[in-house]
Amino acid sequence: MFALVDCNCFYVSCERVFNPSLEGKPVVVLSNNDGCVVARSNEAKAIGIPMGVPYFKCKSLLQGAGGIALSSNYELYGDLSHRVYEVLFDSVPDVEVYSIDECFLGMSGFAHLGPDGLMEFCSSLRARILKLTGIPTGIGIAPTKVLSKAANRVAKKSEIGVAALITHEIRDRTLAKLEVEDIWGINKRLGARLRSNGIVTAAHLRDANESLIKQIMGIIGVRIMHELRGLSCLPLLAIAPPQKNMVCSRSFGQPVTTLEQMHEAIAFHAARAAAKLRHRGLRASVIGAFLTTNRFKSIEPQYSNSATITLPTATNSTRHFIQYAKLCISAIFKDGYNYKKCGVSINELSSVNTVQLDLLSVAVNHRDEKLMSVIDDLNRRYGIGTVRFASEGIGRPWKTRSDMRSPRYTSCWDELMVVSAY
DNA sequence: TCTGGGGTCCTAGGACCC
DNA sequence: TCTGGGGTCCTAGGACCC
Repeated sequence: MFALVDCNCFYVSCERVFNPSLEGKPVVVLSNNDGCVVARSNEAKAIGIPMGVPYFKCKSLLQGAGGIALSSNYELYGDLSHRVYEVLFDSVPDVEVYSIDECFLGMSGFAHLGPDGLMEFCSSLRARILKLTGIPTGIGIAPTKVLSKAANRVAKKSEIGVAALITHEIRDRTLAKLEVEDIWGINKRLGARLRSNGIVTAAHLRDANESLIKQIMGIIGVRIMHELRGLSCLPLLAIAPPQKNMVCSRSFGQPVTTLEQMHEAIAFHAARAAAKLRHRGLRASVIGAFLTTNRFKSIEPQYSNSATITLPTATNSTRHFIQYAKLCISAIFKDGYNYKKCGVSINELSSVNTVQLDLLSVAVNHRDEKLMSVIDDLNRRYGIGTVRFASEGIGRPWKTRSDMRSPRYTSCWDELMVVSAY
């Protein structure tokens, strides 16, 4: 038995925790560079703002309704997310962190409670999360992950915020009403293909012919089908599998045209990637860089490319990352284009505890390791970017836009909330 | 004017081996 | 004229998720 805990319009809820004046209003949170809508309050959904829409396309609609747009504040969201996780870790033994705003809970140990008891348990869990973090959630309970996702949709629409798809009657009734695109793992494109084969609802998919589904969707579709039947195929991953790849990239606030600025930007991403790897206790032995023009400006000449280098030894040193990322980007940079974005990709990740040296490789540079840990300490204590490499640039005209960001209330000393008492 | 970032898994096809 | 069979590994691209 699984329970899926999903935070309601998470980024908006985080903003509301510290700014209650946002309650009851249409609020959206924008992606990096203030580009697209990535979270919407219910009020924003109600006035017809779609998920993922470019902000400039819905700005007047939102403002006309007295709504508010905010730049994303990932430091704040990340911190509140961890607070929600903590409540869950504290409440149930098996938790899989699925995303910044979702966790699967293993409920097998609670099966003796029965459907009503499970509902009651999850109701109080929900109340506890709200009380301790300020974040509202919905919880769906079911015998498989795919069904618990469906249960969560029901929960979000219900008054009590909890729903269970345990008994066959309720499951049948719910799946008959659930559109095929609303199943976890099936988006519009796949949905259209299923529809053209007469599969319109979740119940249709559950009862479909297995070889037909295999043909349309491959093995993934077959798994979803079994999960809809109540046969669990996707286990709870309480221990996160090791990360395999990492990407650090950003769109530019304004187009980049020179190699010099491209070098700065790529050094910035390389430094971020190295710091993230160190924080996660990882090293990488393949590093790559990519760049691309703005694909939405079809009148401009388009170009995108990438290059990778295999390193002699796995590393997480910022110095090495910057050096190799610049080599990669130099190899693919071409004059005469307006670049929109660049980034660094890191592959072949391994734990710092299991690095193997081959006969020809240079021994691990301990001085470099010490330098990195000093830099990390300073940046942790005084804020990200306090100490950085000169090659990351000073003026940074290419920097991502973030004009409407709220303060980092919980993670930055200078931005703590000020409370006055009289 | 203005269109995100970070992941995973699966599959088909090519390279290569015996 | 006639041109095997079976296996692994790697990679790029597609597809999906939040």
